[in-house]
Amino acid sequence: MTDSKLRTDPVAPGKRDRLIAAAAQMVYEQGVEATTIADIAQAAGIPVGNVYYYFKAKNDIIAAVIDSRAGDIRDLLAAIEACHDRPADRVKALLRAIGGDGEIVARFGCPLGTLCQELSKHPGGPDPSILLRLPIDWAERQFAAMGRADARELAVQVIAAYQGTALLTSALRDPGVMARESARIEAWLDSL
Amino acid sequence: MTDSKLRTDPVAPGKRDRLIAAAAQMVYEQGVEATTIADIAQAAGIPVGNVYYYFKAKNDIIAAVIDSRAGDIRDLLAAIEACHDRPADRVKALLRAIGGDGEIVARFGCPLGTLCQELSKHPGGPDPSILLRLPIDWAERQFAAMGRADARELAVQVIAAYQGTALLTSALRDPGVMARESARIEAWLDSL
DNA sequence: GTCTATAGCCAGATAGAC
DNA sequence: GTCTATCTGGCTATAGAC
Repeated sequence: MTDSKLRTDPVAPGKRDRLIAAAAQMVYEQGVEATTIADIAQAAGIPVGNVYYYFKAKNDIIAAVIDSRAGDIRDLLAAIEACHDRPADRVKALLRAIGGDGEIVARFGCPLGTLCQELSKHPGGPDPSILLRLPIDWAERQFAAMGRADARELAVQVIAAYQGTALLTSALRDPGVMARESARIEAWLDSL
Repeated sequence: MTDSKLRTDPVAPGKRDRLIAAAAQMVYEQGVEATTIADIAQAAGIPVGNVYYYFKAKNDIIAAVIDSRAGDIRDLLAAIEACHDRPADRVKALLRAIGGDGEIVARFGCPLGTLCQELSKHPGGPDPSILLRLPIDWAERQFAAMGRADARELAVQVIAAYQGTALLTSALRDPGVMARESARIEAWLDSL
């Protein structure tokens, strides 16, 4: 998507971004299918018809949401690398950042995992897999930096453990699941 | 739901069951929201309007699908207990039964996990959490039979690992993820 | 019980005034 | 660029003939 700093047209500052932010939140809370253009427009404080000035179709909004979340992930990973030196600490920081609030996860699941899962049932639509590839690839690099030959498998394992935990947490509506599993995964990371 | 063996009205043999089976398959492949009554009726070979003779509303069909899948799970767990004596073998058999075909999981995810996740974003609708509670509770009993004091946590851990793996497998469209993680989880079960 | 026809609603998307 | 009004289509659900 167009970087807002490099966008050529100077007008409508922030309106497009407000639409994307509103869409991201509604999609997270309700899912893609259940979220209507009217929902998004209302949440962004913009008339319904005007949405189509910024996006040709609903799928284009979803694609913009994916790009926006991918940018957030990249920023997060960069910030973690700047704050932590030890690879194990970095992976722990990632898990805390995305699974930190168990109450929220219990209500809506993981923002990345739930989006990927819903969209994966609709081939032909926008591809959200980057949202999981980014953290997996990054975790792989951290494990490689620890000298692990099985870095890829460890990366898949830790992200899968988190995604599965988030799914159980929301399905069972029990933040305690996330709390207990997070503690276990962190202990496991320290033991590597 | 009414047990078909005990149902009082003798007519329409199998039609209701065919609707439920068709709905279960369509919901698995497309998700709940994207599946229409017309889809289900067509797949079952029944006229659209007639669906409402068997189910008052769409949510009632979804509830019947959940009940049907819960019955399947109970049957599966009972069959596993009859075939295997060692608790570790039983848990391994469960994982193989629900995650056996990586190609299918890569396309549609886990039938239980994806349904739970989608419905968990819509409180007020039918509650699918039984579909995850059944295998978790059963796995807990297996680990308890192995003498593990942390049986509950192990049960959550193993189901979460499977669910997370299924999610990554479908999001990345890579059956290899399921194959490799299954092997790792089975080895871990053997090491307990 | 079974099926056809259709009502009623609401979504995504468009036209065009300002 | 912004917004109002509206079109079109598809979905859930119902009415009522057979």
